[in-house]
Amino acid sequence: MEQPNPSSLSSPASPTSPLSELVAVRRQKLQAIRDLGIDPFGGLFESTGTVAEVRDGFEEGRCVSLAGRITAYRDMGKSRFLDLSDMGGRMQVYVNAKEVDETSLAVSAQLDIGDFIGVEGECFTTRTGESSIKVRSLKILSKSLRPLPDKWHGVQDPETRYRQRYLDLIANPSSRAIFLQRSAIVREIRRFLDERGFLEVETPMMQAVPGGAAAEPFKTHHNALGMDFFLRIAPELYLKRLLVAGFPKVFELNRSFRNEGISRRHNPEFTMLEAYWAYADFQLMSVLVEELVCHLAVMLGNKDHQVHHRDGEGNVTKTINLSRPWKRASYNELIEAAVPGWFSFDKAGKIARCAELKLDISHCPEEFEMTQHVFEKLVEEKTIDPCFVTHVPKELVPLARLNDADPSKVDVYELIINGQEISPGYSELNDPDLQRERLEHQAGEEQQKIDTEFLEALEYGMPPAGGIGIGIDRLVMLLTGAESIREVILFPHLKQRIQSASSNT
RNA sequence: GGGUUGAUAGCUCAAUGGUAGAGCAGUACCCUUUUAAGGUAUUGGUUCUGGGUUCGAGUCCCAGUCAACCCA
Repeated sequence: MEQPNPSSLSSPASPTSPLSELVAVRRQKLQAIRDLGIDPFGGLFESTGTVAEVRDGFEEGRCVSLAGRITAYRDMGKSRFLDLSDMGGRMQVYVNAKEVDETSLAVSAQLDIGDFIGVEGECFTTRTGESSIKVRSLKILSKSLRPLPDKWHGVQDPETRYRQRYLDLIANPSSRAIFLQRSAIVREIRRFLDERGFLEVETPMMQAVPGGAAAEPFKTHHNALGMDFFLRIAPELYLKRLLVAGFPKVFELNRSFRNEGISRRHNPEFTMLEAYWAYADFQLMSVLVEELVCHLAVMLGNKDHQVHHRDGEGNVTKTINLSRPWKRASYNELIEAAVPGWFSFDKAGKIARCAELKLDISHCPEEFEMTQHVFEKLVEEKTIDPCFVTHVPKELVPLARLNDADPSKVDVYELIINGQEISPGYSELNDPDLQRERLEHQAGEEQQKIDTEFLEALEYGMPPAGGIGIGIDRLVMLLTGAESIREVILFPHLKQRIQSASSNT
């Protein structure tokens, strides 16, 4: 490890800045602890359990040990109350001058909010009825050298919350809750799929030809091979190779990367679930997704399948009803319902109707693009409860299997919830010649963008299959009520700030 | 890429163009069951950066940086 330069730890730009004074005071306490012959950055501490576990096993007089971070400090002279916190909660500990050993008492005089400590003592209930630990001995495990955010207001500034997520997680319980829920969701998806016989696999994130979606990739370079690679925009073409290999049910739940805009709903790296099921079709996949999402909602405590989104004050702003069965409707039918007579208009009529509806279609030269714009604005954005959109025009989804009865449509669904696309599902195309034709058409001039090794694999024979993709970030937004993707990604991408010489500012 | 809004103490926020304030945190003292502990006193500011207008700018104007939101 690189040794920190001591001069960079104070603030050379402004050695007398208020922050550096606060840091200096903490460093004095650090030294005072060292002067007691104690290492303020301790090692192993064996605790009875987490805060929640100690709380669960609370029994008057029981001896326990507990480690955590000090999040509040109430000094009453000869006795002190500390709040010890971890991810799962808060436990009050009581330090009485008469009841702790001398060293612990001396250390306890040098503590600050933010320090990690370990205590040993017995469970007792205070006069006000709070389960607490009466400390016999106390050990400092890590001295915090910088002041923590306001204990009551937490961190409000979104920039600080994203750049220094650790502060957000320390200070804001609502943020902690989102990431604990995200973790639970991901864990439960894996369990759910495992239970149904799906095999989790890992396929390349660095690909010579980025396929499986239409998106701008990130480029990188492998020195030893002397060749460029792309970060994957989707795992699809490798998962399909595994269908060729004979795995009947596979999934991958991991990161993909798209070199496109950043917004409330887009992060350049995002987490996606893709699952493929041999001999199934898009209808079967839609049932699987429906079961999965409902299962997750119930797991998170939405027993009535109602997911409530709330504002800052906790008032319900939106309720999403996930009760099954979910609505299924064809693309054309939904558009007809939104704009009656839409498909009876010719091109000029459609342009006129869009003008009346105040829809800007200047970027839509083709009729199907106008229709798609109407769909996005008047159907998708207004669909809150789940809806599987089926019988999508083939122009919009060039890689899917054509519908047997109506070859102008493809056998896919687009699942819309809360005004955004959550998951597409396909009956996968397994005709290698047709697939090649479609990819060549899609690539146009840029034939090098075609993954020919994938096409070769298809020629060995891929079973018919159903496939799905689910944007995990958006799914977490949906289930936790987060309004921005940055609220559900621990370290969202922001523009780099110019590094100042001082690490204290 | 375009538009709107914002950046003030470690944190959360105030401040008609006229002496930059409060709460929390910090520091000192009091207090042996407090819990957003309490009481008394107190430290702390390059008002994001750079220009400009003005007798005087946190405040008005211009440019830039970063962020949030909306649009493309």
